[in-house]
Amino acid sequence: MFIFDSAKKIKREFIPQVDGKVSLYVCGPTVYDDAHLGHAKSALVFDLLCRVLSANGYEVTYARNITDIDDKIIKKALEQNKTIKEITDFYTDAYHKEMALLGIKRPNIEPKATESLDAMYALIQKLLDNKHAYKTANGDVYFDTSSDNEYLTLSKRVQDDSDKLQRVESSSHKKNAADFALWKSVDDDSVTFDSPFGKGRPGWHLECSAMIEKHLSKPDAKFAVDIHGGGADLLFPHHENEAAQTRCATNHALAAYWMHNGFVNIDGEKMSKSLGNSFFLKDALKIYEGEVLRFYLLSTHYRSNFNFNEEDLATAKKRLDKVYRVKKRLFGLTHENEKTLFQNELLGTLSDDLNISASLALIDEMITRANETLDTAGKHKELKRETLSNLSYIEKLLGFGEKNPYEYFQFGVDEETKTKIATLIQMRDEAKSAKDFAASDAIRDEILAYNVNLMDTPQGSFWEKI
RNA sequence: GGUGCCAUCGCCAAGUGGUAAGGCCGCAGCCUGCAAAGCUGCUAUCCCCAGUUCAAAUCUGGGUGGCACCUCCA
Repeated sequence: MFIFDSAKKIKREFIPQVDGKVSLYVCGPTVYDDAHLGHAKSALVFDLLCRVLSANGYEVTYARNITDIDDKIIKKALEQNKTIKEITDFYTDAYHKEMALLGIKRPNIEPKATESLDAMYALIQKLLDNKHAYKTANGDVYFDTSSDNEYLTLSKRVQDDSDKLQRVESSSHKKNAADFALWKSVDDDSVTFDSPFGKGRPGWHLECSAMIEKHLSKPDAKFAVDIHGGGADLLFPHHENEAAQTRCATNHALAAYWMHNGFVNIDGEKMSKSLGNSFFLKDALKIYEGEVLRFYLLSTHYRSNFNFNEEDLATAKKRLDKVYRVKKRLFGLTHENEKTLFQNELLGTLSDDLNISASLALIDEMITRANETLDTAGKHKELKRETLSNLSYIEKLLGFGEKNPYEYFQFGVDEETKTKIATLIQMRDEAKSAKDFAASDAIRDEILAYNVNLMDTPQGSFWEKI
């Protein structure tokens, strides 16, 4: 397996520290608002990575955190006159439900910041003990970036001493502008935690390092985790700071491989909280099947920026439709899973830094060959078995094609409409039997008015929602 | 201003030195009562200029045009 390591900026062979086992940590959401398409993209990318690692025989331990301590959460709780826990529970639950609709498997471990405070305190204490952190007069604890000679080696940045930064930070007690908070002293009626360093709240960067130490890290390993992932925006400062903390507090580096997924733009514009054009997943899921969104968001390589628009989504659906049409042609047949050349090739392209385009091309070609044979030699039992095996391999590895094909094609159609269409199809069948094509075509127009496609087959007439 | 990424057919999108995958759209045909679906065939020399090389979309330099990060963000 090959992975593009965004720290070294090259694609290199993936070799885990322990034979056959992989530890993966991904930065998860701060639960103060609904998940948007960017959260979905990130979760999808690492879901795919886990599936591909598993298919390669690795036993994967995957941790993704839930940040439930944050100023934005506190602000929202105050605005809505709710407790912190009410806010974080609500959005954590929503996140889980929406990700499940996209076919994303839950990580093995989902640590919460509120449950990881001890690990954070321990990390701060180590950094204070070995002089990589310092306390300020007002009780804050800062990481001393000047004490880490490898600082900025991850993001390959040059130290920014611009006037702008100096002005912004001039009010704090930091030694250097680049220093970041490990502990923020807060002594008022808002949410605080009693730490060995006084009342306050932890710095955001700290929790990931602490959770990794607590849940994934082996004391003697050279790297705390094999793979650390997240959105491209997290490379700096978040991951840079995480890496610095871990490097200075422990005897190992944070990650052997770093993976960063590209951004999701909406109709060519950056989606961001400050611009207020976030496309919430819950809204997208009202209009599109979760599986279609999964297919669409995964259809472009994970490192590329992704430009979301409805036309491309419709095109992606057509491509997924083809998977389900061939599944429909073979519906009801049983098979035993068998290894095929196609499956080897598919695993091969996905194992090359998750080359999804090459993988989808293989799938399209496999489907075309299957349809071709089914058209010309309908009783080809061996091909049917092989195709069914391939489809179930695709389900396992890529997470789409799992539904009943008839249900897939009728997403979002209510029962009343389904009954009406069924009645009309029956009427049309009768007209067709009587060779009254004028009448049957008139009925077809009625059916098509429900925004569906009608297709006659030897097994009868079927319809699909467009 | 600093740093980095990208530019491939109308659209989406692979391909990082050996002579352009795949999907959508379009056109023609097979199939069909007619359709739909499916199948077959057709459609690019890779932003521009210069260079390296037997050979470049792929490497180097310059240019043009997008974008991102440097502040919370997946």
